[in-house]
Amino acid sequence: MDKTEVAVPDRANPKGFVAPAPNANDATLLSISAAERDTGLSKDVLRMWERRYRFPKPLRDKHDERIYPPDQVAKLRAIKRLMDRGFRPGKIIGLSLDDLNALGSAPTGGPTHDSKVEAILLLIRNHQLPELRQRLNQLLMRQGLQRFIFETVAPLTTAVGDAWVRGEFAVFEEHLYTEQIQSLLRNAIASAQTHNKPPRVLLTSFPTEQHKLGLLMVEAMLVVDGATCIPLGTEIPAPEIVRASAAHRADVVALSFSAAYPERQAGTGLRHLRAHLPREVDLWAGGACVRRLRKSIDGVVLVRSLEQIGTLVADWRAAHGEE
Amino acid sequence: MDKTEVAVPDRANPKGFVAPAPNANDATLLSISAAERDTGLSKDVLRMWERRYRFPKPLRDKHDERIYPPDQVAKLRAIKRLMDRGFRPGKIIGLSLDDLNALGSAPTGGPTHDSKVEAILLLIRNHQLPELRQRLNQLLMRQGLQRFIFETVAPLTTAVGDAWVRGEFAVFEEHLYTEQIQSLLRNAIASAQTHNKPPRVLLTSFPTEQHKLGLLMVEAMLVVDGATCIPLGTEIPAPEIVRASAAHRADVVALSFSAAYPERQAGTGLRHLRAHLPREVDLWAGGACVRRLRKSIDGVVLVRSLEQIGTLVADWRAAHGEE
DNA sequence: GTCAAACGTTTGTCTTGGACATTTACAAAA
DNA sequence: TTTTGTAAATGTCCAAGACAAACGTTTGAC
Repeated sequence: MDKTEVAVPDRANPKGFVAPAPNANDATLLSISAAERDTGLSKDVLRMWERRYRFPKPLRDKHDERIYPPDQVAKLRAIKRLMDRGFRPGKIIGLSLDDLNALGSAPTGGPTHDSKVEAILLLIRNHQLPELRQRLNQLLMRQGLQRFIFETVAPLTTAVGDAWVRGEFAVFEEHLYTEQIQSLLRNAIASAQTHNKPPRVLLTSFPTEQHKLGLLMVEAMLVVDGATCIPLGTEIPAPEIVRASAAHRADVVALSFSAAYPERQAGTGLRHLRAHLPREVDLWAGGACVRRLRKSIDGVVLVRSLEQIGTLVADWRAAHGEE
Repeated sequence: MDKTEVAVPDRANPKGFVAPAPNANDATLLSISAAERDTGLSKDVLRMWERRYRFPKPLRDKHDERIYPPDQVAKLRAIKRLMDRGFRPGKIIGLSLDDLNALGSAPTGGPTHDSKVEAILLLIRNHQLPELRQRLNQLLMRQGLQRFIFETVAPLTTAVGDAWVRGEFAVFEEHLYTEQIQSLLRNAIASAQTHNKPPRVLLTSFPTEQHKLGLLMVEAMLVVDGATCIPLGTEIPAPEIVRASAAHRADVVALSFSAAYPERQAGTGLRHLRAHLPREVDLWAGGACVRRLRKSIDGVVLVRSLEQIGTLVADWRAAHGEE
């Protein structure tokens, strides 16, 4: 994920640092490269939108290169955010920034969170790192790894993501949260790890899917059930997944898809991977994106909730009982 | 975005899925987007080199779009790797892949690796995950966290990076290695953590710098010395770093720069960050890129080796003794 | 009423070649 | 030695056109 704040002070030049700004103008004007990084929209897209929709309308510097003022960048960011949720640019590019923000917060519904989650969000917002660590640890101990994951980590991660997307969290706040959870989960996983008990599950995600926490949550659930995990981290291309599953003699390949991942791409990717994977290797797909998929995919198990994982492992074992 | 029906399998399309490859040719032909990702050279650069140096010379698909065969991609990767070490494209673009590799290994010295490192590389290459885990753990126990890091993890990570860049390691092999080390280090860090002892060190990297392991190594070294770490993970924009250091009342901001990071950019970025950070906050910069910098930067401590960190912490404490 | 195939629209990526800003390398001057 | 200048090198940006893939909607079948 990316940026949060709007009045991004510097990074006027492509590489991300303030150009010395010879003629001492605002430090908030972004070059097209900087805008690309700040918005997540490629240069080609930025130029294309300008041509097609007449937005953005960047200023030009003395050599006729685009310069994006902060308000346009903010609007671009808001648009990108909504697009990740499924909106299409043409429909929303004409709206005002306020309208865009309203559109973004409405459907999520503010008060979905329980008080525990709210309390932790507050710790993050107030930068109380020791308290945050302690609280998370306490919850882990009290709830046990599995309940901790689906009662605390999962909703909390969603809440943090939402808050970030609404501009309520700074980039660094979201990153710090991610680091803490990662540390906690990796520790728990290491302690819970058993040895060489089937099924052997290869865990990863497709390229452009960078959501590490999702994978870690799954790994934790699996480890508790005594499965053996081969974690590859995120963003492995399909052919590499096939090679890796052969090299590690995986029984199952499990993929994670965050909410931002395009559904269609998930479907295509899964079908394709299924076709290239040996028949005897199971293929499981989970994550917010999969939860939205309507149709089932032949030969692919769609995991719609974390709780389901235990059952899946048990089923696998039942089917491969005597080996 | 994707082209599916072009016979461009393997990451041929931007999103990373194999086109079904009806006419079963190589699984390794890359589109320009894929080549960009695989080589780290921007599309513009790929096209410009083609125009200027007549290399690369990609094939064309039926719609006249560039298709890069694996050997050209390998050569591009080799060139990029040498450029990261300071070579200039014009000088080396004419050389053969073998020459490039020779050029690359010579200065580093092929046989710099000791036998321990070689043995571990072999475990990775042979996909012996349990043995790898066990061996790393054993070394950690035997050497202690600090020696483990600069005698094992650091050289091993370099070796894995080199091997990957030379095409000797697959993507998934490198990722699996990274995951294992990450798990190990995060565990060690969690165990060694003490509470609220100064200095408070904020750890992160600039945007485009994604090397997690470097940061984890530093964090481990710091934790052993009893410092308090605020790990933000990678890729935080400069203004966010400033805000975060204020929010967490950091005494020191420490940044990591991998070998691939452009020296000039590191310099500019550091100077700029220094200017925006309060005087009383120290700024430390480390990593392979920093090691190459000649000139010192005013108000920035250039950390040229991991071993140095202990001294730095001690120095800081001496200077802030009574607080 | 549900599913699926077929169509039009929308959208993003790729193409070309030119222009020029920014670096780097090297030589001359202080 | 360090600084400054200049030429060569290298990368980024621009424009407009083309078109494949994604999306949504309508139509047709069961």
